[in-house]
Amino acid sequence: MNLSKLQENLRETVIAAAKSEFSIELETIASEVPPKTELGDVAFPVAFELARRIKQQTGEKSNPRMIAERLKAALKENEAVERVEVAGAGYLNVFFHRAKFLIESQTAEILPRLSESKDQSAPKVCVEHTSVNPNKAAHIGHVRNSVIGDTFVRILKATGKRVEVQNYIDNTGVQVADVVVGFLYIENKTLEDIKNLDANLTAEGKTFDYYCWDLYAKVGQIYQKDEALKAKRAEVLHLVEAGKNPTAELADYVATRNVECILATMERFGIRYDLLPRESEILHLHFWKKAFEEMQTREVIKFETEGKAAGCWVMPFEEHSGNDEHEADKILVRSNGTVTYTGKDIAYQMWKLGLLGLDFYYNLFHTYADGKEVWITTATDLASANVPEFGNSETVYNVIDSRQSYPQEVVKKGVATIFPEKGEAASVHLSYEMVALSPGAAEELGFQISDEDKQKSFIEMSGRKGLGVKADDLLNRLEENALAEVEKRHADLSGDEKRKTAHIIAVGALRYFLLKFTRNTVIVFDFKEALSFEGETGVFCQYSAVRANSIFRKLGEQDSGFRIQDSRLEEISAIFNAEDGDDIWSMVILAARLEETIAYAANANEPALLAKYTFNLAKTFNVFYSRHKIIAEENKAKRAVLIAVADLARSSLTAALNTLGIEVPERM
RNA sequence: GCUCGCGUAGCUCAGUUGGAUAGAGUGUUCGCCUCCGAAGCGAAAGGGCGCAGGUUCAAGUCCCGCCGCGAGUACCA
Repeated sequence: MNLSKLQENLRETVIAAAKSEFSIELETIASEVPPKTELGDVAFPVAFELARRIKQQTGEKSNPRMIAERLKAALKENEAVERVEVAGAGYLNVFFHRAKFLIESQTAEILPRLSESKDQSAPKVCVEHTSVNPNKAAHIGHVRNSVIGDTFVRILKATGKRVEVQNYIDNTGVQVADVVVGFLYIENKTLEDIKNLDANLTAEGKTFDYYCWDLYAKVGQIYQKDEALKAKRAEVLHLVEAGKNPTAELADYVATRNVECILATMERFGIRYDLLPRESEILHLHFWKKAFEEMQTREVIKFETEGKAAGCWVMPFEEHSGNDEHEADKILVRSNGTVTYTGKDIAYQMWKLGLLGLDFYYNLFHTYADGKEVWITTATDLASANVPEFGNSETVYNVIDSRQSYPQEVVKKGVATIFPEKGEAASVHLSYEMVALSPGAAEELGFQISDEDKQKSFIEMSGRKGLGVKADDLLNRLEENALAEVEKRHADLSGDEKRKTAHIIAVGALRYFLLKFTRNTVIVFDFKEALSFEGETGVFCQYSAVRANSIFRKLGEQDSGFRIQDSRLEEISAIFNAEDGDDIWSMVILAARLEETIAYAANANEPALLAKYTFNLAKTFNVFYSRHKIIAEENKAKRAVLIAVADLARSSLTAALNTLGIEVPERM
């Protein structure tokens, strides 16, 4: 039996005991992890609640400790429980039978399976993340989005869900149009010129997205003094949206190439997708029209004839009661008849939830090295073979920057208004704060910082200004640093092995760095901190797993024959009851909490919870490792116990790291 | 103005539907590799959780009011 189940059983026992002893029906009760191992493995502060209820019902005051005493007996009946104590003001502290628990951990699967559910009846959810405008290279802020999204996907899969990963491609927006303006009117390039440029860049080992990064910033600068060029933007945007013209073809090339570059960048971080839905198809397949009709039929949208939104179709929201009369009403169709981004987003969200009644066509976009496929939407039926089923998700998670919480609120409320039967809970905005630069970091990147900005604690990154830490640059720097360390420590490894190890370390460092902050914390990027391999880092966690593995490598070379199952229960219990028994046990129980931690992180929509747990697990293992000489232990039973514990710890640590998208190298 | 988020050790951050002596990392000082990997371990110093009230057996966590910082509040995306 795994720990989650055991705790669930104990909670039920307490509820039943409360009923039989005090005739009080509790629906749910809290259980918590005691602050110290000596205080037990699970604690119920239930006596306080019961005391309150008894007072309510009878008016009599009762002592929580006395109440707790009367609940003890029921818990003791569980054979996994060794003893129960009443402590403090009335805590009910439960101690598990340590020896039994450890032996069982050897045979039963107490850690969660990490593979995605293949069961087609398992609930399917959709996670949209990354969604970088395909007009430039990805920067560290985009990586935060992708790493949070990807980790959340892994967490959901570990809880048994089927997950579809979408990366929305806004290939017809102003940002792509801006770069197209740059190519057409600053550089005077044709599509052929751009293709040649692209080929030359590739030959020089450079990438198209980096070129666009600079061009985009240049366009932004020129816009400020050249009105004529700015006027071109609207013209280009219109052509791009309309499609089927040379400008649109050029834009498609630019966007598609950037998508390829961004996918390659994300692949370095271990981040992959199932589907790339594009805005062009949402336009050309008239998703909006269908959504609009639905809204009219259901009368959740109205045409304004007066006021500042005259001539627009708006969706009214009464919740926000601002000073302005209709401040909260959201315009979905402009007075010139075009649809706003939020309008398109509502249609897209409806499709994700299987509520639109229309579908895309699909084409294979890319196949990863191991055969996994990424699909892209198309406007016409290309009769592609073996198209998987997309959309139609029970719940949709959108990983989007918190600055967009207002439009996301509109999308959520909008869909719920149109389909009250589906409700708001089906749309989750997984918001996160931005990654900003410290003034020092911005200067290190070679940017002139205004005096005003120097006073600020952080500076927002800006693609338009070309101000940001590019994802590939940072990862390259991390790989270089890691490689230098690997060279120092393992000169005997081959060049390939060294580079592979350095890569795993670099990815571990960066993913952990982005995950250790909770979502609503602004990360003020600092090179020193991000490049660190010491302290609370992914590298620390990897290192501890590598050391654990090296114990077993050594053991493999020896005859390790003696296993814990061969010892008698009393022998093992004696070890846990000895002076250092508590600290051996604390390693066991912490390693066993992986499953509940994953469930907790999934419920709270917070990957950082798993990151923190993983660090604690690694820290605890390091302490365990330094206190106990495992291989050299002379007492056979104790040695077997230490080995079993180390084995459990490394399995749990490895599984936790994998769920964070962090690999464990062979050596490091 | 309104809405949302945040204010916890020198610095950067955790803190599970309110719970047992407020925790990490980093920085500072000191100690630990003839013994499973020192990207490690141990120790010391360091805050009473922005301010002021309230609810509760119990408040960093909930409520009210202030103060400070940030974001949003487009017929941009």
